[in-house]
Amino acid sequence: MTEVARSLTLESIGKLAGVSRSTVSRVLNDHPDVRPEVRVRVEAVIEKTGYQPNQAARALVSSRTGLIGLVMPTDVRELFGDPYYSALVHGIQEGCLETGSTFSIHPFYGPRGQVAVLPTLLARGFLDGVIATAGPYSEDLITTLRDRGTNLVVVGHPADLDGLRRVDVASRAGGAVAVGHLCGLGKNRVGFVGPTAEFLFGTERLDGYRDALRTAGREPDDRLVRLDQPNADGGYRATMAVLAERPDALFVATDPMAIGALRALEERGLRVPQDVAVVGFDGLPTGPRINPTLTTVVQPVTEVGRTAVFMLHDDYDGPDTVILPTELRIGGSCGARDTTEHASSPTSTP
Amino acid sequence: MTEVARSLTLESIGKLAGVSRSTVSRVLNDHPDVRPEVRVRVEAVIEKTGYQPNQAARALVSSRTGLIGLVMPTDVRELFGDPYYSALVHGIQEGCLETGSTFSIHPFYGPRGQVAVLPTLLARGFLDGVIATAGPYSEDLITTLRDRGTNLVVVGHPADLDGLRRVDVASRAGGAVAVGHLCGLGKNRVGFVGPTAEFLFGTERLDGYRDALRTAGREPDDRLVRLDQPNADGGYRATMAVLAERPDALFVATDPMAIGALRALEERGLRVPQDVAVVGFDGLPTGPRINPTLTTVVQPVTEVGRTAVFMLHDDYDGPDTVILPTELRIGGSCGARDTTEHASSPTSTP
DNA sequence: TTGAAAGCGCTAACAT
DNA sequence: ATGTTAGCGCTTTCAA
Repeated sequence: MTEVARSLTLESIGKLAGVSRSTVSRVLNDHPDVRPEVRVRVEAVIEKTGYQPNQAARALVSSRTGLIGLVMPTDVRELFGDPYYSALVHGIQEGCLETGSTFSIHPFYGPRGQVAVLPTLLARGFLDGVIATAGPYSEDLITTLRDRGTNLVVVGHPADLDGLRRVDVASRAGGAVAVGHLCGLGKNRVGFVGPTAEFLFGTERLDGYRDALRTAGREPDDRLVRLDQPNADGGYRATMAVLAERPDALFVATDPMAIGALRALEERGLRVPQDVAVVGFDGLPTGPRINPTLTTVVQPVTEVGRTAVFMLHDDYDGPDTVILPTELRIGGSCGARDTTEHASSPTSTP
Repeated sequence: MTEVARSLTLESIGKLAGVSRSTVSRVLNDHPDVRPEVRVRVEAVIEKTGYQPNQAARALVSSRTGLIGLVMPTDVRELFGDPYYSALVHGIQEGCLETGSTFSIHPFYGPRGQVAVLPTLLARGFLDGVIATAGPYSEDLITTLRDRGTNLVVVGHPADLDGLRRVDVASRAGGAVAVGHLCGLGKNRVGFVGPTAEFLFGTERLDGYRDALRTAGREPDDRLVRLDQPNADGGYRATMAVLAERPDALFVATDPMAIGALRALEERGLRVPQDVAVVGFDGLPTGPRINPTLTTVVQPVTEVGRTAVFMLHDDYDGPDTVILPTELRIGGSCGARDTTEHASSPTSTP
């Protein structure tokens, strides 16, 4: 059908259709002021020739490329293995689909990585905007971009850097709901297991933990708080440590850590939820199914991604800071359910 | 230091430096014909103002954007979970770093997804080239792109679609090496466990299996061949089925399937490698460490990604088809080692 | 060594 | 409703 559109331009299409380049441009951009029969004729030529407008020329005159840059403070391999980024990028892709944009990925690793990505992100007429995710060394990058006037949305950065649009989830409120839930189940000694302070998202969850205790009329006790790496091993270690304080429940600030916590409890012969109830935080895939299923605070990561794309758009006129709500998902690990889950081995289906 | 480069142009920089826009352009593009003192002066102004050339304008006149599109026949979530894509994109990122390009990702899902990505990929003046990975429904897309004159490199597509540049790994040769290795260890009944025929990469590995048997002077016997889904469950099922034929070794065409195979053998009380030796194929991360470690054919996926980027470049003048070699990595599952691996529990480090 | 001028392909204001 | 014209910011002859 269509031939190769080697070097077709508006002008040549116009010539073929017997109109000027402006008319072709109008057809392309759905301007109302085109006679229907002319429109049909022009569209026929476009179809037949397989003409595609030149995006560089469009971008030059309209200052818009339809490209959104994603800056991620991680190595690609890490990026692709991480369920958080997976969900986030999935949401960004959905947002792009809805707004007709595309996205480029700019992973950078460590302080030196910034130097490599910065020129591209700063270049005029290349990106319509940048979505920056918080992480190691990303704060410098973020402020640099902001100071250079980049159209920017920051994701997952708890602090209010001023003059910056950002999306995040209500971590503190989510933490409070989790712990409030445990208190409501009659737990008296709720421990906190979470990431060390350099992982910014952990601090808010800890604040929520304290909020809920105070709301329940109990004074937070830091002996029941243990911080470690935000992975299963860290959760295991922190849990082992906090068990000395004899908690009857744990709020574990990330699901991977919660996996480690469950392992620790099992090794110590403590039953979940009867001896120690557990609530996690994330709601993202954590690999193999576990038993009991984890009660956790689900954060709408995909929605965060979508929202970030919308906030980048010119015609966005919502608030500069968007905080999306979390939701408590009840599993078997908190004891709110009557029945205990039956283990089903999902892998052995011969 | 630098101020916001709101609407600086070559012209305005030239004015500030007391030269014409052409001279500024020459400085920017490292043209030799600029007096050193002038160059210094211009560079000072650029530095001070934080001027960034407009990429859209550059792209318009040079027909080059520095953007490479990655078309992947998968949903984002799947894409991000898959170690193959992780390694591939990692390589592409390295290639981009070396050539000064950036990449955009265009995931498409199912036959309808093509419609969504095609206009972007076909648009003139947007992408310098496209890297297309083989997968479900990608063949149509690939031929369409080729027919429309897109600068294209195909990855992981075994068939020779003509007029197409492609990179792939030597799967057939790799399969032959794996099976040759097993034969060399004195195995007489080597079975094949692999993906069903719609997974194109499996067929070549099966061909390699047959090649090696013939080289060893044995006639391939299809009763020793079992195909299933290319994941652990599929490997488990296919292995259970093939055990009826009493193999003394298995070549399992993907590592995830090999994980399933090991599980099946364990359940049947067969020792690896003493009763049944196992060789896999992939060499990519497969999650939790297994015991014995898997002997496998390692494919250089990252290198495939890098190569694809280079092949897209204008000044590439190598062959249209690049086949990268695989390498047999000896682990404990084939019996070539004297010592058996000791199990070390990498997760319990309290 | 430098500047002036043309033009990449498009959009949009203006004229008709 | 349609054509003409003027740029968008850059690279690249061509003159000087």
